[in-house]
Amino acid sequence: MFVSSYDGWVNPRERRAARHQPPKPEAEANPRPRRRKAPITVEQVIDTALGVIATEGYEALTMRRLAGALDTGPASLYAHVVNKADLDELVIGRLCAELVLPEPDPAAWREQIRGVCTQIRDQYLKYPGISRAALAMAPTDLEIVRVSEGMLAILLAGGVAPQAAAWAIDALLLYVAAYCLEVSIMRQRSAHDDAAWVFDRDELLRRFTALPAETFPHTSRYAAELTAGEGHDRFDFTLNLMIDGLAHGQPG
Amino acid sequence: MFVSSYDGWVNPRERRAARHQPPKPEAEANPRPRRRKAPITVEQVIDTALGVIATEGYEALTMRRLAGALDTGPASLYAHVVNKADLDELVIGRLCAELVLPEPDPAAWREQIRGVCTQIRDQYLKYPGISRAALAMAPTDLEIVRVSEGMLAILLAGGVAPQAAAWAIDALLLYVAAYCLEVSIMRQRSAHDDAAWVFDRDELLRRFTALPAETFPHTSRYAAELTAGEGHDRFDFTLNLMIDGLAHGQPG
DNA sequence: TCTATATACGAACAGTGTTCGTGTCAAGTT
DNA sequence: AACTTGACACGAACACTGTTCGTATATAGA
Repeated sequence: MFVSSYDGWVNPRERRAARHQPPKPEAEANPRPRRRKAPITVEQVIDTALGVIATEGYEALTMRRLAGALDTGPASLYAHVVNKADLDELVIGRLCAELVLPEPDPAAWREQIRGVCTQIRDQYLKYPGISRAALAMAPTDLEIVRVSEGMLAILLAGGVAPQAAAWAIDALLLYVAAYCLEVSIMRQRSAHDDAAWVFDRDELLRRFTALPAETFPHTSRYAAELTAGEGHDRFDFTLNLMIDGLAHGQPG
Repeated sequence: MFVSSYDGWVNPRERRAARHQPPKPEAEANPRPRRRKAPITVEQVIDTALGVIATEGYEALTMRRLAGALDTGPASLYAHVVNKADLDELVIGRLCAELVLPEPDPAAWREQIRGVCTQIRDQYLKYPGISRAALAMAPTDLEIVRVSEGMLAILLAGGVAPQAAAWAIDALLLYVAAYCLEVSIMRQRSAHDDAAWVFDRDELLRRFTALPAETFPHTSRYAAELTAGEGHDRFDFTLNLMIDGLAHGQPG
């Protein structure tokens, strides 16, 4: 059986399957670096994809635009990537690979888990809209498992029960992705959308206070609270809510 | 100024703007029911859109398919709807309108808020994938404000501080939408996707236990916990986590 | 040198949201 | 009763999207 000379697999389907398998113990990588003058690499594809997302947002990451950024046509990408979904998977994997996971410290598990979530948030927001892709991701990509493993280690070290820890990781990752998706949508709208679809906080506050007090008493009364939250106050609040809930459930 | 004869606005843009304004006190509806034999109504559009989503999923809700279900062309829809985003807004509004909000009972606020979230979850899952649209929604649609008002009333009656209540509502709605999106994606994949992208729990468990214990010790050790959760156990867990956190923060 | 083969890529297909222009038909006015 | 009016319906088209097919190319091994 013939084996390609830059990485160990012939077509991108096999490459994708390999990414989800446990890593082979005998890892002999890149036997000979390149074959032609400028062959497009998967790494190159991921890099430019992340560049497109960082500058134009995830919605702008189309196969054609990505191919254009690589000075080629869209068909060329399919030699390196199975799918658009596969490309998303690769991009999220790269993003997860850049997260640094701390050595678990039982005394500081709250700060540590908060720190990991904050890292994920900042990474998601650095690439606006990418959390949409993260929400649709299968949890078997090795880099994602690595993050999950790191979070699990922190919570277990903190004395959280295994079942609670496992479910809490799921809840945290889900919330962080949803929060970042909302923030990205808001920012994108306020950036390049024409009026009537953009609502900044002042506009929202004005609308809530203008609601009829008979049918919406609490909304108009507490409009300030509903629209409050500088920066990531809402994010911090929710994380503390969940982490405190975890700590309270355990005698740790 | 001329006024159309079936509802009070000329074009769908004005209709959309009116939906986000506080309701006019003098509401005189449908002066004369219909003008032509079978004119398409906005209500009709929303109904068939929900039908399409319920049977084929949100991804199948395209303007052309919706137009086809109404026996017309896609251009005809734009007389009733500004946008695809506007259609999504209308659909979510209808969905929210069907939620029943309980009279706040200070003694039972936990069960009440849990009940509302469960209703939203079931409504989202009844229309698979629609939570994707809900995540991108502006919070000024009157039906959404109505739900938010109802949840706020429950939490305030339960003695939760206004700021905590406001942020908790946001967190809960965000989590419910994200959870339902994930569940919908999973179900859709296991329904009509070919292999290699579908992961049921057994497959997941097998993969997690097969991971090398040196690099993924906790994941392989607690694979059962990571993949556990019959029905909506994960959902219930997270809701309890947040609600308990709210209750603990307040001396109620 | 010659063949084998993985890669590159132009062209095309089916699908999407959206707009333009035109035709149609009921209501209000003369 | 004839006429204007203006909202609606709708065919056709545009600019996109992801994806595939077939072919050309240039290198690795014989």
